[in-house]
Amino acid sequence: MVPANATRTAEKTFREMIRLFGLLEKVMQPYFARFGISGSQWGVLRTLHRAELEGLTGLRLTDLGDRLLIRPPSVTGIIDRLERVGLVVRDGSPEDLRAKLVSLTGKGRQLVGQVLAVHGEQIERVLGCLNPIEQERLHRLLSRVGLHLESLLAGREAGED
Amino acid sequence: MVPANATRTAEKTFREMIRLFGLLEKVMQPYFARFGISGSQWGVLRTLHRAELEGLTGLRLTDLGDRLLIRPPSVTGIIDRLERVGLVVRDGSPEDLRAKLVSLTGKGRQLVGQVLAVHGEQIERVLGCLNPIEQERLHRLLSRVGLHLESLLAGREAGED
DNA sequence: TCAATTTAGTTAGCTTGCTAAACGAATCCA
DNA sequence: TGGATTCGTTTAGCAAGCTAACTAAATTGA
Repeated sequence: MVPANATRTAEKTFREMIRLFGLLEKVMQPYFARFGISGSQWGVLRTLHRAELEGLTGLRLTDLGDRLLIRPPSVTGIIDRLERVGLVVRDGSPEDLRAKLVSLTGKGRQLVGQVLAVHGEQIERVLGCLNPIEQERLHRLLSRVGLHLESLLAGREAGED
Repeated sequence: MVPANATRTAEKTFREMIRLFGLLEKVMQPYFARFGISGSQWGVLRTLHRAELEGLTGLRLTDLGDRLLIRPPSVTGIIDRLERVGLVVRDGSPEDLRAKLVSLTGKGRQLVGQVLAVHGEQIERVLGCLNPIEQERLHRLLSRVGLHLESLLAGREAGED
Protein backbone atom coordinates (compact mmCIF):
# COMPACT_ATOMS: atom_id res chain seq x y z
CA MET A 1 0.00 0.00 0.00
CA VAL A 2 1.11 3.51 -0.87
CA PRO A 3 0.47 6.73 1.05
CA ALA A 4 -2.51 8.76 -0.15
CA ASN A 5 -0.63 11.88 -1.22
CA ALA A 6 1.91 9.84 -3.17
CA THR A 7 -1.05 8.36 -5.03
CA ARG A 8 -2.29 11.87 -5.71
CA THR A 9 1.05 12.91 -7.20
CA ALA A 10 1.04 9.84 -9.43
CA GLU A 11 -2.54 10.47 -10.47
CA LYS A 12 -2.12 14.10 -11.45
CA THR A 13 1.03 13.18 -13.38
CA PHE A 14 -0.85 10.39 -15.12
CA ARG A 15 -3.70 12.71 -16.00
CA GLU A 16 -1.30 15.29 -17.37
CA MET A 17 0.19 12.60 -19.63
CA ILE A 18 -3.23 11.75 -21.04
CA ARG A 19 -4.07 15.41 -21.52
CA LEU A 20 -0.77 16.16 -23.24
CA PHE A 21 -1.27 13.25 -25.59
CA GLY A 22 -4.56 14.73 -26.77
CA LEU A 23 -3.06 18.19 -27.19
CA LEU A 24 -0.11 16.81 -29.13
CA GLU A 25 -2.41 15.09 -31.62
CA LYS A 26 -4.38 18.29 -32.08
CA VAL A 27 -1.21 20.24 -32.81
CA MET A 28 0.38 17.69 -35.15
CA GLN A 29 -2.69 16.73 -37.16
CA PRO A 30 -3.03 20.03 -39.08
CA TYR A 31 0.74 20.13 -39.55
CA PHE A 32 0.77 16.78 -41.37
CA ALA A 33 -2.46 17.66 -43.17
CA ARG A 34 -0.54 20.38 -45.04
CA PHE A 35 1.35 17.55 -46.74
CA GLY A 36 -1.81 15.58 -47.37
CA ILE A 37 -0.94 12.82 -44.89
CA SER A 38 -1.80 11.80 -41.33
CA GLY A 39 0.54 11.26 -38.40
CA SER A 40 0.32 7.49 -38.75
CA GLN A 41 1.13 7.70 -42.44
CA TRP A 42 4.15 9.85 -41.63
CA GLY A 43 5.26 7.16 -39.19
CA VAL A 44 5.27 4.63 -42.02
CA LEU A 45 6.98 6.91 -44.53
CA ARG A 46 9.69 7.92 -42.06
CA THR A 47 10.28 4.29 -41.12
CA LEU A 48 10.65 3.29 -44.76
CA HIS A 49 13.04 6.18 -45.32
CA ARG A 50 15.14 5.10 -42.35
CA ALA A 51 15.21 1.56 -43.72
CA GLU A 52 16.53 2.89 -47.03
CA LEU A 53 19.34 4.65 -45.17
CA GLU A 54 20.13 1.29 -43.56
CA GLY A 55 20.51 -0.14 -47.08
CA LEU A 56 17.28 -2.16 -47.04
CA THR A 57 15.25 -2.21 -50.25
CA GLY A 58 11.91 -2.73 -48.51
CA LEU A 59 10.29 -3.73 -45.25
CA ARG A 60 7.79 -6.49 -44.60
CA LEU A 61 4.45 -5.44 -43.14
CA THR A 62 5.35 -7.33 -39.98
CA ASP A 63 8.59 -5.38 -39.60
CA LEU A 64 6.73 -2.12 -40.04
CA GLY A 65 4.29 -3.16 -37.35
CA ASP A 66 7.11 -4.08 -34.99
CA ARG A 67 8.85 -0.76 -35.49
CA LEU A 68 5.65 1.27 -35.09
CA LEU A 69 4.19 -0.82 -32.27
CA ILE A 70 0.98 -1.51 -34.19
CA ARG A 71 -0.63 -4.78 -35.22
CA PRO A 72 -0.74 -6.35 -38.68
CA PRO A 73 -4.30 -5.34 -39.63
CA SER A 74 -3.53 -1.70 -38.81
CA VAL A 75 -0.44 -1.84 -41.00
CA THR A 76 -2.46 -3.32 -43.87
CA GLY A 77 -4.91 -0.42 -43.70
CA ILE A 78 -2.30 2.34 -43.65
CA ILE A 79 -0.33 0.74 -46.49
CA ASP A 80 -3.54 0.31 -48.51
CA ARG A 81 -4.19 4.04 -48.32
CA LEU A 82 -0.58 5.06 -48.97
CA GLU A 83 -0.44 2.72 -51.96
CA ARG A 84 -3.70 4.09 -53.31
CA VAL A 85 -2.17 7.59 -53.52
CA GLY A 86 1.11 6.28 -54.95
CA LEU A 87 3.50 7.06 -52.08
CA VAL A 88 4.42 3.42 -51.48
CA VAL A 89 4.43 0.03 -53.27
CA ARG A 90 3.97 -3.57 -52.18
CA ASP A 91 6.15 -6.19 -53.94
CA GLY A 92 6.22 -9.90 -53.24
CA SER A 93 9.33 -10.96 -51.36
CA PRO A 94 11.58 -13.28 -53.39
CA GLU A 95 12.72 -15.11 -50.26
CA ASP A 96 9.39 -15.79 -48.60
CA LEU A 97 6.34 -16.15 -50.79
CA ARG A 98 4.08 -15.29 -47.85
CA ALA A 99 5.69 -11.89 -47.26
CA LYS A 100 5.38 -8.59 -49.11
CA LEU A 101 8.02 -5.87 -49.15
CA VAL A 102 6.84 -2.27 -48.85
CA SER A 103 9.04 0.52 -50.21
CA LEU A 104 8.82 4.22 -51.03
CA THR A 105 8.03 5.31 -54.57
CA GLY A 106 9.85 8.30 -56.07
CA LYS A 107 6.87 10.41 -55.13
CA GLY A 108 6.99 9.06 -51.58
CA ARG A 109 10.70 9.74 -51.27
CA GLN A 110 10.17 13.28 -52.46
CA LEU A 111 7.41 13.87 -49.90
CA VAL A 112 9.63 12.58 -47.10
CA GLY A 113 12.26 15.10 -48.18
CA GLN A 114 9.74 17.93 -48.06
CA VAL A 115 8.58 17.01 -44.57
CA LEU A 116 12.10 16.48 -43.22
CA ALA A 117 13.08 19.92 -44.49
CA VAL A 118 10.78 21.57 -41.95
CA HIS A 119 10.37 18.84 -39.36
CA GLY A 120 13.02 20.05 -36.94
CA GLU A 121 11.41 23.43 -36.94
CA GLN A 122 7.99 21.97 -36.13
CA ILE A 123 9.35 19.91 -33.25
CA GLU A 124 11.07 23.02 -31.98
CA ARG A 125 7.68 24.73 -32.09
CA VAL A 126 6.30 22.00 -29.82
CA LEU A 127 9.18 21.57 -27.37
CA GLY A 128 10.72 25.03 -27.63
CA CYS A 129 9.17 25.99 -24.32
CA LEU A 130 11.78 23.77 -22.64
CA ASN A 131 15.49 24.48 -22.85
CA PRO A 132 17.76 21.63 -24.01
CA ILE A 133 18.61 20.60 -20.44
CA GLU A 134 14.94 20.35 -19.53
CA GLN A 135 14.25 18.47 -22.75
CA GLU A 136 16.99 16.03 -21.85
CA ARG A 137 15.54 15.62 -18.35
CA LEU A 138 12.09 15.01 -19.79
CA HIS A 139 13.50 12.50 -22.25
CA ARG A 140 15.19 10.58 -19.46
CA LEU A 141 12.04 10.43 -17.32
CA LEU A 142 9.89 9.36 -20.26
CA SER A 143 12.43 6.71 -21.26
CA ARG A 144 12.36 5.19 -17.80
CA VAL A 145 8.58 5.01 -17.79
CA GLY A 146 8.70 3.59 -21.32
CA LEU A 147 11.11 0.84 -20.34
CA HIS A 148 8.98 0.08 -17.31
CA LEU A 149 5.82 -0.22 -19.39
CA GLU A 150 7.61 -2.46 -21.89
CA SER A 151 8.55 -4.84 -19.12
CA LEU A 152 4.96 -4.81 -17.83
CA LEU A 153 3.73 -5.70 -21.31
CA ALA A 154 6.39 -8.35 -21.82
CA GLY A 155 5.35 -9.97 -18.55
CA ARG A 156 1.73 -10.03 -19.62
CA GLU A 157 2.55 -11.64 -22.98
CA ALA A 158 4.49 -14.33 -21.19
CA GLY A 159 1.21 -15.47 -19.68
CA GLU A 160 1.12 -13.85 -16.24
CA ASP A 161 -2.58 -13.24 -16.64
CA MET B 1 17.55 28.82 -36.51
CA VAL B 2 18.51 26.31 -33.84
CA PRO B 3 21.78 24.33 -33.54
CA ALA B 4 21.67 20.83 -34.99
CA ASN B 5 22.27 18.92 -31.75
CA ALA B 6 19.58 20.90 -29.94
CA THR B 7 17.22 19.77 -32.68
CA ARG B 8 18.34 16.20 -32.10
CA THR B 9 17.59 16.43 -28.38
CA ALA B 10 14.14 17.81 -29.13
CA GLU B 11 13.51 15.13 -31.72
CA LYS B 12 14.46 12.17 -29.57
CA THR B 13 12.34 13.58 -26.73
CA PHE B 14 9.43 14.05 -29.10
CA ARG B 15 9.78 10.50 -30.38
CA GLU B 16 9.88 9.14 -26.84
CA MET B 17 6.62 10.95 -26.11
CA ILE B 18 4.92 9.35 -29.09
CA ARG B 19 6.29 5.94 -28.17
CA LEU B 20 5.24 6.26 -24.53
CA PHE B 21 1.69 7.15 -25.46
CA GLY B 22 1.42 4.04 -27.56
CA LEU B 23 2.74 1.93 -24.69
CA LEU B 24 0.40 3.60 -22.22
CA GLU B 25 -2.62 2.72 -24.33
CA LYS B 26 -1.48 -0.87 -24.59
CA VAL B 27 -1.13 -1.11 -20.81
CA MET B 28 -4.40 0.61 -19.93
CA GLN B 29 -6.65 -1.02 -22.51
CA PRO B 30 -6.70 -4.51 -20.94
CA TYR B 31 -7.02 -2.94 -17.50
CA PHE B 32 -10.26 -1.17 -18.44
CA ALA B 33 -11.42 -4.17 -20.44
CA ARG B 34 -11.68 -6.11 -17.17
CA PHE B 35 -14.54 -3.77 -16.27
CA GLY B 36 -16.11 -4.08 -19.71
CA ILE B 37 -15.29 -0.49 -20.70
CA SER B 38 -12.72 1.39 -22.78
CA GLY B 39 -10.40 4.18 -21.70
CA SER B 40 -12.58 6.79 -23.40
CA GLN B 41 -15.66 5.45 -21.69
CA TRP B 42 -13.87 5.64 -18.35
CA GLY B 43 -13.06 9.28 -19.13
CA VAL B 44 -16.78 10.00 -19.48
CA LEU B 45 -17.80 8.02 -16.40
CA ARG B 46 -15.15 9.64 -14.23
CA THR B 47 -16.13 13.10 -15.48
CA LEU B 48 -19.77 12.47 -14.68
CA HIS B 49 -18.80 11.20 -11.24
CA ARG B 50 -16.75 14.34 -10.59
CA ALA B 51 -19.70 16.46 -11.71
CA GLU B 52 -21.89 14.69 -9.14
CA LEU B 53 -19.37 15.54 -6.44
CA GLU B 54 -19.64 19.15 -7.57
CA GLY B 55 -23.37 18.92 -6.98
CA LEU B 56 -24.40 18.88 -10.64
CA THR B 57 -27.25 16.58 -11.62
CA GLY B 58 -26.01 16.03 -15.19
CA LEU B 59 -23.67 17.40 -17.81
CA ARG B 60 -24.52 18.55 -21.31
CA LEU B 61 -22.74 16.73 -24.12
CA THR B 62 -20.93 19.96 -24.95
CA ASP B 63 -19.61 20.27 -21.40
CA LEU B 64 -18.38 16.68 -21.54
CA GLY B 65 -16.58 17.43 -24.81
CA ASP B 66 -14.97 20.52 -23.32
CA ARG B 67 -13.74 18.65 -20.27
CA LEU B 68 -12.43 15.70 -22.31
CA LEU B 69 -11.02 17.76 -25.20
CA ILE B 70 -13.05 15.87 -27.80
CA ARG B 71 -15.56 17.12 -30.36
CA PRO B 72 -19.36 16.75 -30.28
CA PRO B 73 -19.68 13.80 -32.68
CA SER B 74 -17.16 11.80 -30.63
CA VAL B 75 -19.13 12.52 -27.46
CA THR B 76 -22.37 11.43 -29.13
CA GLY B 77 -20.81 8.09 -30.08
CA ILE B 78 -19.39 7.31 -26.63
CA ILE B 79 -22.64 8.28 -24.89
CA ASP B 80 -24.63 6.15 -27.35
CA ARG B 81 -22.60 3.09 -26.39
CA LEU B 82 -22.66 3.83 -22.64
CA GLU B 83 -26.41 4.39 -22.75
CA ARG B 84 -26.93 1.16 -24.69
CA VAL B 85 -25.37 -0.83 -21.82
CA GLY B 86 -27.22 1.16 -19.18
CA LEU B 87 -24.33 2.95 -17.47
CA VAL B 88 -25.60 6.42 -18.36
CA VAL B 89 -28.83 8.22 -19.34
CA ARG B 90 -29.67 11.21 -21.53
CA ASP B 91 -32.48 13.50 -20.30
CA GLY B 92 -33.73 16.65 -21.99
CA SER B 93 -32.61 19.79 -20.20
CA PRO B 94 -35.52 21.78 -18.74
CA GLU B 95 -33.71 25.07 -19.34
CA ASP B 96 -32.63 24.58 -22.93
CA LEU B 97 -34.71 22.38 -25.18
CA ARG B 98 -31.74 21.85 -27.50
CA ALA B 99 -29.52 20.44 -24.76
CA LYS B 100 -29.45 17.01 -23.16
CA LEU B 101 -28.14 16.23 -19.72
CA VAL B 102 -26.10 13.06 -19.31
CA SER B 103 -25.89 11.45 -15.89
CA LEU B 104 -24.78 8.17 -14.32
CA THR B 105 -27.31 5.44 -13.65
CA GLY B 106 -27.11 3.44 -10.44
CA LYS B 107 -25.28 0.76 -12.38
CA GLY B 108 -22.87 3.38 -13.72
CA ARG B 109 -22.24 4.82 -10.27
CA GLN B 110 -21.53 1.36 -8.95
CA LEU B 111 -19.03 0.66 -11.74
CA VAL B 112 -17.21 3.92 -11.06
CA GLY B 113 -16.87 2.84 -7.44
CA GLN B 114 -15.40 -0.49 -8.47
CA VAL B 115 -12.84 1.14 -10.72
CA LEU B 116 -11.89 3.83 -8.23
CA ALA B 117 -11.29 1.16 -5.59
CA VAL B 118 -8.29 -0.13 -7.54
CA HIS B 119 -7.39 2.84 -9.69
CA GLY B 120 -4.66 4.27 -7.48
CA GLU B 121 -3.01 0.89 -7.44
CA GLN B 122 -3.07 0.68 -11.26
CA ILE B 123 -1.55 4.14 -11.66
CA GLU B 124 1.10 3.15 -9.18
CA ARG B 125 1.80 0.14 -11.39
CA VAL B 126 2.42 2.51 -14.29
CA LEU B 127 4.36 5.29 -12.57
CA GLY B 128 5.84 3.31 -9.71
CA CYS B 129 9.20 3.21 -11.50
CA LEU B 130 9.61 6.89 -10.58
CA ASN B 131 9.82 8.10 -7.00
CA PRO B 132 7.45 10.90 -5.94
CA ILE B 133 10.04 13.61 -6.54
CA GLU B 134 10.66 12.37 -10.05
CA GLN B 135 6.92 12.11 -10.64
CA GLU B 136 6.53 15.69 -9.51
CA ARG B 137 9.37 16.75 -11.83
CA LEU B 138 7.77 14.91 -14.74
CA HIS B 139 4.42 16.48 -13.95
CA ARG B 140 5.92 19.95 -14.00
CA LEU B 141 7.66 19.42 -17.34
CA LEU B 142 4.55 17.93 -18.93
CA SER B 143 2.40 20.77 -17.59
CA ARG B 144 4.67 23.35 -19.14
CA VAL B 145 4.55 21.63 -22.53
CA GLY B 146 0.78 21.27 -22.14
CA LEU B 147 0.29 24.98 -21.45
CA HIS B 148 2.54 25.79 -24.38
CA LEU B 149 0.54 23.57 -26.75
CA GLU B 150 -2.72 25.09 -25.51
CA SER B 151 -1.45 28.54 -26.39
CA LEU B 152 -0.35 27.31 -29.82
CA LEU B 153 -3.83 25.90 -30.40
CA ALA B 154 -5.55 29.04 -29.10
CA GLY B 155 -3.49 31.13 -31.49
CA ARG B 156 -4.49 28.95 -34.40
CA GLU B 157 -8.20 29.16 -33.55
CA ALA B 158 -7.92 32.93 -33.46
CA GLY B 159 -7.15 32.77 -37.16
CA GLU B 160 -3.36 32.98 -37.37
CA ASP B 161 -3.35 30.54 -40.25
C1' DT C 1 -41.12 41.84 -34.14
C1' DC C 2 -38.96 38.92 -37.04
C1' DA C 3 -35.03 37.68 -39.88
C1' DA C 4 -30.26 36.37 -39.33
C1' DT C 5 -26.94 34.21 -36.62
C1' DT C 6 -25.30 31.18 -33.15
C1' DT C 7 -25.56 27.02 -30.43
C1' DA C 8 -26.63 21.89 -29.16
C1' DG C 9 -26.85 17.75 -30.89
C1' DT C 10 -26.95 14.26 -34.50
C1' DT C 11 -25.79 11.87 -38.88
C1' DA C 12 -22.79 10.42 -42.64
C1' DG C 13 -18.51 9.12 -43.93
C1' DC C 14 -13.40 9.11 -43.31
C1' DT C 15 -8.90 7.20 -40.75
C1' DT C 16 -6.77 4.28 -37.61
C1' DG C 17 -6.44 1.42 -33.90
C1' DC C 18 -8.09 -3.25 -32.17
C1' DT C 19 -9.53 -8.64 -32.09
C1' DA C 20 -11.00 -12.81 -34.27
C1' DA C 21 -10.86 -15.61 -38.02
C1' DA C 22 -9.50 -17.09 -42.63
C1' DC C 23 -6.04 -18.23 -46.05
C1' DG C 24 -1.98 -19.95 -48.33
C1' DA C 25 2.96 -20.57 -47.78
C1' DA C 26 6.60 -22.31 -45.02
C1' DT C 27 8.48 -25.24 -41.67
C1' DC C 28 8.78 -29.06 -38.43
C1' DC C 29 8.89 -33.63 -37.07
C1' DA C 30 7.66 -38.39 -36.78
C1' DT D 1 6.89 -38.18 -47.21
C1' DG D 2 2.95 -36.24 -45.15
C1' DG D 3 0.35 -34.20 -41.32
C1' DA D 4 0.47 -30.59 -38.01
C1' DT D 5 1.79 -26.27 -36.80
C1' DT D 6 3.47 -21.69 -37.33
C1' DC D 7 3.92 -17.43 -40.02
C1' DG D 8 2.55 -13.33 -42.99
C1' DT D 9 -1.17 -11.16 -44.64
C1' DT D 10 -5.84 -10.02 -45.39
C1' DT D 11 -10.83 -9.59 -44.25
C1' DA D 12 -14.69 -8.50 -41.28
C1' DG D 13 -16.43 -5.92 -37.82
C1' DC D 14 -16.05 -2.77 -33.61
C1' DA D 15 -14.51 1.70 -31.08
C1' DA D 16 -13.22 6.33 -31.18
C1' DG D 17 -11.40 10.29 -33.10
C1' DC D 18 -12.24 13.73 -36.97
C1' DT D 19 -14.82 17.15 -40.56
C1' DA D 20 -18.85 18.59 -43.02
C1' DA D 21 -23.48 19.11 -43.25
C1' DC D 22 -27.95 18.99 -41.15
C1' DT D 23 -32.12 20.06 -37.71
C1' DA D 24 -34.08 22.48 -34.13
C1' DA D 25 -33.85 25.83 -30.50
C1' DA D 26 -32.10 30.13 -28.66
C1' DT D 27 -30.29 34.62 -29.16
C1' DT D 28 -29.34 38.95 -31.39
C1' DG D 29 -30.27 43.14 -33.42
C1' DA D 30 -32.26 46.20 -37.02
